[in-house]
Amino acid sequence: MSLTIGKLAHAANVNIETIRFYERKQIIEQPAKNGAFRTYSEDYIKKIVFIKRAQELGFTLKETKGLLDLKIKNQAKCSDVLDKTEMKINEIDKKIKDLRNMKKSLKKLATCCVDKDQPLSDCPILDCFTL
Amino acid sequence: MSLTIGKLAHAANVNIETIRFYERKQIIEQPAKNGAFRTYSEDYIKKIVFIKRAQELGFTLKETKGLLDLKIKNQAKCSDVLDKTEMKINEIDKKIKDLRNMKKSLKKLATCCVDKDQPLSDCPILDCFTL
DNA sequence: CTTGACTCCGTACTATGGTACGGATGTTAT
DNA sequence: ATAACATCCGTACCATAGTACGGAGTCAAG
Repeated sequence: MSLTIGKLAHAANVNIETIRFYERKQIIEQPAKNGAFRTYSEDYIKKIVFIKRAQELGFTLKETKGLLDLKIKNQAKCSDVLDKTEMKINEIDKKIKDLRNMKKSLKKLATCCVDKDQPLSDCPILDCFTL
Repeated sequence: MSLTIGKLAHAANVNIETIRFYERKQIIEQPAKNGAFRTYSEDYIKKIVFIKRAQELGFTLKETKGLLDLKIKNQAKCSDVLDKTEMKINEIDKKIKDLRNMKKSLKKLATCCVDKDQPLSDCPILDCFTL
């Protein structure tokens, strides 16, 4: 079963133009055409959803393309995959660590507020990240 | 002790134009001028560093401005700070959760690679996020 | 008192990640 | 067969977050 660009956009919850944009940028491959119209397999839904999800998590389109290419390039060696995934895992760990620090800082900021109705005089928010 | 824009940029490790940009966008206040030139107190170093740090952690300039304003608006109530920080903490928690899922998926992907020299046939990277 | 470094300002340009437009076709239901 | 809708393509536009440019003005040291 195949999809038009409109159905795909709807299924993946993105704008039609976004799909065209991804094709222009070669993030996804040009699909076959049925006459003048693009026809997508259902796999494309997964791809688009994957892209949006990866973006939410702080990956750029370029990086996301790199992740997708792991699958696409079947000639890739397993070691290539291991290298790329390990790099990404390290990036993710760093992001998690940074976010945890920020959370700690924000919590510390919140502790300045002993009395909810007290006017805020000098909660040291600017010092949060200078620890 | 006060700084010119050049010294500030150097101290905060950003481009001079970035500082001018932040002023245009009202992320930081226009400093007093000594004659024709901007003169910054050392506090501005902290502010710029804060902005860059917040950005690294996924806050937009607009959001960062919001955080800075908590400090600036001394008329704010503590409950305002608590609300804003709590919202941010929730966002951070969600991001951390998502990143952990992504990490798990990448690890799972890596386990496809049993033999490093084996050609990769169908490591199911696209399924990573459809769990 | 001039030279060189720094700063001023407005404007233009860059990259990323899209969104919108609009005239021309193509497809489908009545 | 004709209206209504979908898709085609190129191009223009948007926001975010800066960076670059260039002529004019300023300041400080020799």
